[in-house]
Amino acid sequence: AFAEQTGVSAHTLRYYEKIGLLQVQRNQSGHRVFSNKDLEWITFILRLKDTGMPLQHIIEYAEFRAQGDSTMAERQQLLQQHRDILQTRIARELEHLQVLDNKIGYYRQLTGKV
Amino acid sequence: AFAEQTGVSAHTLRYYEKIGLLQVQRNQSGHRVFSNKDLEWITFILRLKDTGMPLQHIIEYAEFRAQGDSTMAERQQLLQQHRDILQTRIARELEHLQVLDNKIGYYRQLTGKV
DNA sequence: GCTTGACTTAGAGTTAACTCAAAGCCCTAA
DNA sequence: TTAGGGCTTTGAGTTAACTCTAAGTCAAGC
Repeated sequence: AFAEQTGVSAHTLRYYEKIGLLQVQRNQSGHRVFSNKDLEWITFILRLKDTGMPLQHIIEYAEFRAQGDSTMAERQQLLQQHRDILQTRIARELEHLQVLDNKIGYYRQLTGKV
Repeated sequence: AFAEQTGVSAHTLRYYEKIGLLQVQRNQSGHRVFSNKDLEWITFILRLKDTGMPLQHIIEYAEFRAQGDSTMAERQQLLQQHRDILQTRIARELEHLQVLDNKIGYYRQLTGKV
């Protein structure tokens, strides 16, 4: 699909559609036509993925999204939960960074290399 | 194995040994005996894993480690590279956190819920 | 001496997230 | 009008990281 502006392969986009992450319009010959909305949505999917959210959870969010405005509270709650998880992970990663830097500093002393 | 103090299942420890991540001593009847060194090493493996390092890379590090002090420069370099990757990821995650908070704030306005 | 339970192995099965293959349809340009 | 390229589908294959199964060994308690 032309919409690999997103950095996602055509294969993967079809896969995402198959598992219920996207619903894409078709033209008269059955080919997918990606809208700007789709672009934005895929971008957001990639963001969620990059924070470590499993596709299963993104699908849940996608289903609420497809149901329209009546599900905003649910979506808010899902995002809130994930936001908290992300914050926790960032804290943990900062700690890991610290430990790595200590260990590297220790190696640096022994090897004398930068 | 008794060493599930680490939060890793016996199955997983055996798997880690099989793929070359650990080398564990055996007693006369062939059972694994985990030392304090092993404990520390497994803890560090888990840390690397938690920063997203694939087992393949941890195995590389483990192999250098098993070769002794002559490989410290190599290990230092591996850690340094990974440290930089981690830092980059943390930066990206902080950005994601920001975007999520914006989006949640937007939902919050519309739903009126906390 | 016998049972119980924790260990051992090799190898098969599972899950997530792709990734590819095969067969076929459709538009365009020579 | 036919060759090419890009799309379509279904379903199979791949990779990472486990996770489990089956068959067997071994030490300790009754």
